[in-house]
Amino acid sequence: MEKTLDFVMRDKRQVILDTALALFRSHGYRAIGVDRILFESGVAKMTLYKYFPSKDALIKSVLEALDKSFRDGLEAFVETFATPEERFGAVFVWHDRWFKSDSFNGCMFINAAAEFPEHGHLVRSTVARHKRHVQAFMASLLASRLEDGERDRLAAQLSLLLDGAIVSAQATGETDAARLAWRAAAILLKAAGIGIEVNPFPAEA
Amino acid sequence: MEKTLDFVMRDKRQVILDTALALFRSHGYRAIGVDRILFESGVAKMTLYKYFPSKDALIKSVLEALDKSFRDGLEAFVETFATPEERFGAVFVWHDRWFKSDSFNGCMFINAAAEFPEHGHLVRSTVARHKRHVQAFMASLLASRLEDGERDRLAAQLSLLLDGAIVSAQATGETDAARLAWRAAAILLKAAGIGIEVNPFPAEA
DNA sequence: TTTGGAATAGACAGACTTGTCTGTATTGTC
DNA sequence: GACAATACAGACAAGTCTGTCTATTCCAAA
Repeated sequence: MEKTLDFVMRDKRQVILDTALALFRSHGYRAIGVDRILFESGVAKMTLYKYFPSKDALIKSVLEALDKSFRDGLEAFVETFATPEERFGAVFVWHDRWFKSDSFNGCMFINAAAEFPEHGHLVRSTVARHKRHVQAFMASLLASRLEDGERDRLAAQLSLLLDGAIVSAQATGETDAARLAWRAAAILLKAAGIGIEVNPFPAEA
Repeated sequence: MEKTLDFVMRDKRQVILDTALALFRSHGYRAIGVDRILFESGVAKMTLYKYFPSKDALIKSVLEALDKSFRDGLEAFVETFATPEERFGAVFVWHDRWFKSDSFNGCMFINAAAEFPEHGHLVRSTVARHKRHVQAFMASLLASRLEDGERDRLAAQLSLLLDGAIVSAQATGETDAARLAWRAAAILLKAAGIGIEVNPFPAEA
């Protein structure tokens, strides 16, 4: 009977991470106390503090796990498209679906930067690393089509559009932010010599 | 002796607002308690609760005042430039200086949206209104140069770039985010038929 | 069946939170 | 000088927070 009930057997550590992420997403980091996380996850306090030395460390671990699943999800979706042209659009379509999902509440990394402004705070390095990762992924989609400097600049600009779209969707509830960002992205790509004919948003006028 | 000592005489309400803004900016909204605001501003608790019925209401008032001063500052700076071409660039230069100022800690409205995710929270309407105001200002710079629909879309896209730059500067400390956004903005403007020859960032390569 | 590790519940410390309350002091105006 | 408005200090309630502690229970392997 080693693994009969996967749900029960699932690592306590993982249960804590999942529960904490859901609560932090719905209410913010500071608004949620560890007691609430414990209650929702059905775990004892000492268990939490065994795996995570402090609440800040828990938040950092939550963000590290999220960074991985976010990128895995995005990259897996993008790789279902064959051509480079489709893949650019896929990034924005993926964001569009994210914005329209029920649990969407902005970017947890941007939110963390907002809640923990202190420069040396534990979570800040994780936040910065995530943004670098996403930008590097954008650059990888442009790989070998542009000279290095221009490629990195364009990747950074596309990331600017994505982050702006996230913020717009979060702050004003503008659910079409991803589509708007895509239109701008297509113009930037074309100006860099990468013309896109396909429209990744089928219902668009 | 009506107005001899303007500093002392200054409206208690205004002192509270100024102090609260500075503290919220440095540490976040939830991280700062009213006691800290009272201590720093040298005001009694009952005075604060006389002017503001709750901490949430205080935060909302802080944001309303900031919305006004933010837009007044931006618009005043932009209006020191004569030509429409220069004015577009001025928006991004203004943001560049903001990002490089010591007290920069991201956009207080985005931060508020991050800290108060509840849809119906008091501050959310103020946050959304601010973003609409800025976007409307961008649209006003495009006025009569484009057909209405295209103008609003371009204004929204330029706002996306600005918000993305704010987030980038905040989350990763990328101090050149405004310049990067401007380069992208110039391409979008050109594609819309508004060519810009002048370079608002003089030191740029 | 015994043993050891892991998780449990729950109390606890000490500090902090928002908001209310009382009573006193200062202030400008009549 | 008397009056009303304003702000003051500081106690207080009732609840929250993080993190530590003890003592008990479960479970699986030897």
